[in-house]
Order: sequence, then structure tokens, then C-alpha cells
Amino acid sequence: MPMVAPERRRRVTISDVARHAGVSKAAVSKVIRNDYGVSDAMRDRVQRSIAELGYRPQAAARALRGRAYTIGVLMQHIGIPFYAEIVTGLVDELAASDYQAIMIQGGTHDKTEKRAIDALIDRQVDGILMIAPLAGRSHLEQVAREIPTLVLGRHDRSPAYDSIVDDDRVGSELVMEHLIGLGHRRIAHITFDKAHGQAADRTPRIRAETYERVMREHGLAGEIAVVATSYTEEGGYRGAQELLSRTPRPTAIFAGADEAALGVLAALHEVGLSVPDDVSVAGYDNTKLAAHPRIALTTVNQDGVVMGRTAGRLLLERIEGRTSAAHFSVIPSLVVRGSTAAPR
Amino acid sequence: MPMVAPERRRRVTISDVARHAGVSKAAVSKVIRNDYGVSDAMRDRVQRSIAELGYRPQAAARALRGRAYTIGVLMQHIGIPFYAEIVTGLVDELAASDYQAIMIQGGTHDKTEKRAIDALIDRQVDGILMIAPLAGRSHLEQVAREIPTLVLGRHDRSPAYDSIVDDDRVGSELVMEHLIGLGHRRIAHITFDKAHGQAADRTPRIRAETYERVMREHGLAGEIAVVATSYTEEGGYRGAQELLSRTPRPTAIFAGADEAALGVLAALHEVGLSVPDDVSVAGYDNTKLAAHPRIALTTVNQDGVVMGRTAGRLLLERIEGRTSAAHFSVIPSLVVRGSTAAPR
DNA sequence: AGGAAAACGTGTACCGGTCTACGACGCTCC
DNA sequence: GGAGCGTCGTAGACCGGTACACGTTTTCCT
Repeated sequence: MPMVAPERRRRVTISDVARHAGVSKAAVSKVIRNDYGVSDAMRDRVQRSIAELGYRPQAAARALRGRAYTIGVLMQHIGIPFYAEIVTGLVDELAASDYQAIMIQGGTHDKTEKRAIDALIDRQVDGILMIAPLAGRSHLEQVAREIPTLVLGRHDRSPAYDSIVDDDRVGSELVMEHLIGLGHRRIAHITFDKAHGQAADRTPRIRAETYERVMREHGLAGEIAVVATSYTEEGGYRGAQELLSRTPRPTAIFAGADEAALGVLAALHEVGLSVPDDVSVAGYDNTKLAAHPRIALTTVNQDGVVMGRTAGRLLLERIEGRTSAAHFSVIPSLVVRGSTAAPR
Repeated sequence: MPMVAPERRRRVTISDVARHAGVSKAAVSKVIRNDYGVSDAMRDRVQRSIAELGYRPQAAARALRGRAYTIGVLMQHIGIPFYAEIVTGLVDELAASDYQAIMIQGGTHDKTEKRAIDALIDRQVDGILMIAPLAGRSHLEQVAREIPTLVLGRHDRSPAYDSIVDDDRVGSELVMEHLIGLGHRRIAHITFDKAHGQAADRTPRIRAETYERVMREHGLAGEIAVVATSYTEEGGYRGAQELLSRTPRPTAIFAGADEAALGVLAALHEVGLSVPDDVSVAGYDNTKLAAHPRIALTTVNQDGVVMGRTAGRLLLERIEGRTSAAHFSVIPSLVVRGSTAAPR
């Protein structure tokens, strides 16, 4: 039995396959890429050799001349459950193709994000999915000129790139109609203020405007109460403190994001107010924590998996050559849980 | 003013820089890589040209001959907060270097994980950080022979790769001493059973064994009660149901993971038992949910950021040529919150 | 029947870097 | 003054793929 020493075996290359199959490198390349001009017999032979030698093409070499078969995903931070859902959808969609998704963290500053985007470009990814990027529109367009780009979660569409966005108007209406339907009138809203961090996007404004509009439509213009902090647990906490100090205090709080809603819950817990008996609370995003029985937050669900799948499909289309821009708006749904009830 | 059309500008290459600076490609390459044999004057000139042209080297071309300046991070799923912490540490450590971290999802099956690992290898990453991989030890060693590898979160060390692991013995002791110190005697444990999914690692066993050992050391051998489900919310839920059906029911439950502890809380909530008055609950991992006031779970904290930083440092060392294996064991700490108290 | 187009394979330039070998230059030291 | 040596810089091979041009054979259409 020929015992081969496993020490530092040189990687199998396309030339090895070509030699083994008795054909040219170019032929092997064609077979791999399902390119035009390959007979069945040739394909069989080459594929047998590939399998036998355990050959896998080297991405760097491919990238240099053709494609890298890689989709880059940019996000601020990987620990965000909603982003994970999107990635799940994307990976799912790409599974059938030869493309692989890689994720990169952009962080919370323009500068670090730019470095991350550059890193993706330098690695010649074939497409970029940017989830809620911080970069300004002109920078996004500039990137899109070089690489097929899809921006997810931002309302400023552009002909240069595709976009997918949650219909925040619909989602906010769902929350508000739900609360008003329960009989609430003193409904407050916590929104995001630019002063508390970068928000390159209109999302918070849309949610806040919809809140105000629905209030007015129900003759509750006089009850409008908006606090601007940030879409974080701490922001929600501070916002709730502020709202609870007012008299009469609101009977319901619609936080613009689940993270903030968690802060609201914490603040209520601290002062001994019960949810939903004393105050109803609703969020937006349906993060994983929201579902836990001890939290049970009424919120708005955006189907991240569907968004991710759609993103994958659109990116592959772009890579295949589509030049017109596509813009999707995903309709969210309301998830009613224990944190909302009729006011006492 | 010469107005240059921005349409499809060809990317700046090393040759462009060389021409612009009036030197050879090799000289530019040396400057970029801080290689030996470059005079100060030369460095200045080249760097000025690089800045002026906005040149950035193309990773694929570098990878083909040298390095890709990329660290690949493999994880089952990106939405896990503890993993995100690790990545934060890693990114932090790499920030000073020229290396970039990219993440890839391995999923929960051997097969998908293998595909992800192959993808990283094919992209010629210079080092791989595997967070709690599913793959068998021999497969890990095989990968490590090709690429500097660090395995995080697994107890089976190997001379072929570096490893970082939480000292689960110490962590479990902290929990148990805490509970016993409060006066608990009927303490139950929920562990992970292979039947409920792949666990290529000994972590659950170590936690369970430590639980049993500490019980015996305190003369509580007769009170030992272990339920084997899984380290998931659902597993904790089922485990708690089982434990609560016993009489007398335990006064404290040590879940082997926070996820499971959340399930325990849900189960207790359902049957109307209060925490910590009726039952104390402790977890392990200090996930983000554990900290929320409505959850307030006593748990064990592993410093993911430190682990990530260490991982980065070790990988860079390996890439620089270290051949001996390094193994780190990180000492965890107890975080006491409201879910544990003296038994009534 | 005749010509165009499609089918199939090969050879080779090329992508953008890195690495090796080597030559030119300036300096020191007998 | 020339040998010896370290420094600086260049030319050109090379990495592993893909794209393109090209030649021959087969198929299709009128």
C-alpha cells in the first residue's frame, strides 16, 4: 500500500486536472464554469478527474481574471438578531449557486465602515449587501458604480443601486391602530434623534411621522407626545423616565425600536409600574428578546429571512447583468403579545 | 480645468503607481509591505504617489503569490451575542495590523460547515478562527496543516492548532458554591445530551461533572438531579417541566447555558412559580438577555472580548511563523443577579 | 447543394501583485 | 587602487485561474 506522507501536499491546480484528464486547462475551466462549448463526453471526463483529485478552484486566481464567487455583507455589528435573519435568508438563497456570503463588520463610525467597504472591494466581491449602512448616499453610489450593490433598510433609493426596505409607514400604522383599538388615547412615542448618533436614514422619522399622523387622524392631536433619544436600551430607558414624569402619564408607549422598548420596560420595572396593567408598551423589529415570555413585547415583525432571500436573488440578477434598479418594499406584520392591553 | 468623466475608471494598479513615482513595481511592492531594502527617499516618493493616486492593493492578486491579509472567522450563526463579543475583540486586535476579519456561517450541520471551511481555504485566508466548530478533531487538524488555525470553545486541544477555552470547571464551581452558599440543597442541573444535536465538545460534560462533584463534596450526593435535554430555550423548558413534576421539587436549577435558563424561566412563569422566591435559577454564558432587568439571570461571564483579542494575537503570531501550539484557558466570573436567592 | 452559423477544443495572453536573482553603486580596509 | 561587502533598485519569472482568437467539424436553412 503506497503510504503518502501528508506533509505539506501542494494544492491541486487546474493544470493537474487537465493533465490527469488529458485535456487543456481551458477545457477544464469551461467545464467548471458551465461555459459554452463542452461536449458531454468531455464534461464527464473532466468531472471525474476533478472528483478523483479533489480539486477545488482557488478563489484568488479566479478573482484576478473573472469572478470571486463571493457576496460581501456589510453590517455594523454581527450580534444583531435581525441581521442574522437576513443573512440566513441570503445564505439560503445562495446555497444553490456557486456563491458564498462573507460578512464584515463596519462598526459604528463612518471611518471604520469605509475601511470595511474598501476591504470588500479590495477582495473583489461580486456583489455587496449593505445592511443599514452609515455612509452617505453619494458614497454608496460611488461603490455601486464599481460593484453590484444592494442597500437594505434605507429609504433613500437611487438608480445606482437596488434597495430593500421595510414599509415603516404600514408597520407604524399597525401598532397605532392596535393601541387605539384597545382604547388608548394618551399614547407616547420614543424616537431617534440625530444628536445621539449617526442616522443616515429616514426610518426613525417615518415612524415618528406616522405616529403623529395616526394620532391626528383619530382626533388625538392634543395627546401627541414624542421624546427623542435613541434606538437603544439606554435611550428607551431615558425616554421612559422623561415620559413618566409627566402628568397625566401616558397609558401606552410606542417605542420606535425593540431595543428602546426594552429600556422602557426596565424603567417601568424600576418604578414599580406593571405592564400592561399600568402602561402598555409596543416596539418595532420583533427582536428575539421580544418573544420571551418574561418580556412578551408587542411589536412589528419584518420578515428578515424573506428580505435576505430577496437580496440574494436581486444581487445575482445584477451580477448576471441587469442594469435597471430594483426597489422592494416589504410589508411588515403586527405581533401582539402580553405587553399591550386595554387601559384601566 | 480638465473634467475627467468618472465612467468606469479602471482601477489603479501597482504599475500605475510605479510609473507615477518613476520606480519599478518591485520597489512599490517593497514599500507597501515594509520590506527590507528601501531608502527613506524612495519610501517617501512612493508613498506620496500612492496617496495621490489613491492606490489600494488588490487582495486577490496578493493572495495568489503572498498573503491575502485576511483572517477568516467561522461560526455556526452570526446572531449569537457571545460570538459577537469575540469578534469585537478580534477586530480590535487586528485594527492595528493590515489584516481584516471576515465572518462566515457554518450552520448547524457538518456538511454546511465543511463547505464554509472550504470556502475560507479557497479564499486563501491567512488564518482561521473557528468558534465552537462541529467538525471532528481530525478534520480540524487537517485544516490546521494547511492554514494557521485557532479553535475557540473546545476542550480537545491538539498540537496542530492553538486553542482558547473557558475554564468551565471554575465557572461551574462558582455557580454551585454560590447556590450552596445561599443555603440550597436540592439543586438540579440541566445538561446537553448528544441525542439532541451534535456536540463535538466536552463542554456540557465538564459542567455536568463539576455540578455532580461539588454536590458530592458538600454531602449532597443524594440530591443530585440531572436532566439531559439541550442547550436551547426549548431544551431548558422541557427540562424544567420534567424537574418540576418531581416531589419534592428542586429549590434551585443550574442550567448549563443561558439559553436553557431562559426556557426554565419560561416554564416557571407558566406554572405560576416565582423566581427567586420559589425557585432560584442560574445559567452560564452571560448572554445579553440575561442582563435585562425583567430577566436578571445569575450567570457566568466569559470575557468574549479578551478571548477575541487573544485569538487575534495568537493567529498573527502563527502567521509570523510560530509553530508550537498555544493553549489558553480563560477564567470566568460569576455575575449575581436577581434570579437567585436563599430558599424559603 | 452551398453557405452561414453553431459546436468544440486548443493555445496563449493576461490579470496584479510578490519573489528571486542580479547588477550598480558607494563605502571601508588593506 | 582594488577587493570585499552591504545597500538599493530593477528585470522578469511566477502564482492559478479566465478570456479571447482561432481552426476544424458538424448542423441547419433555404
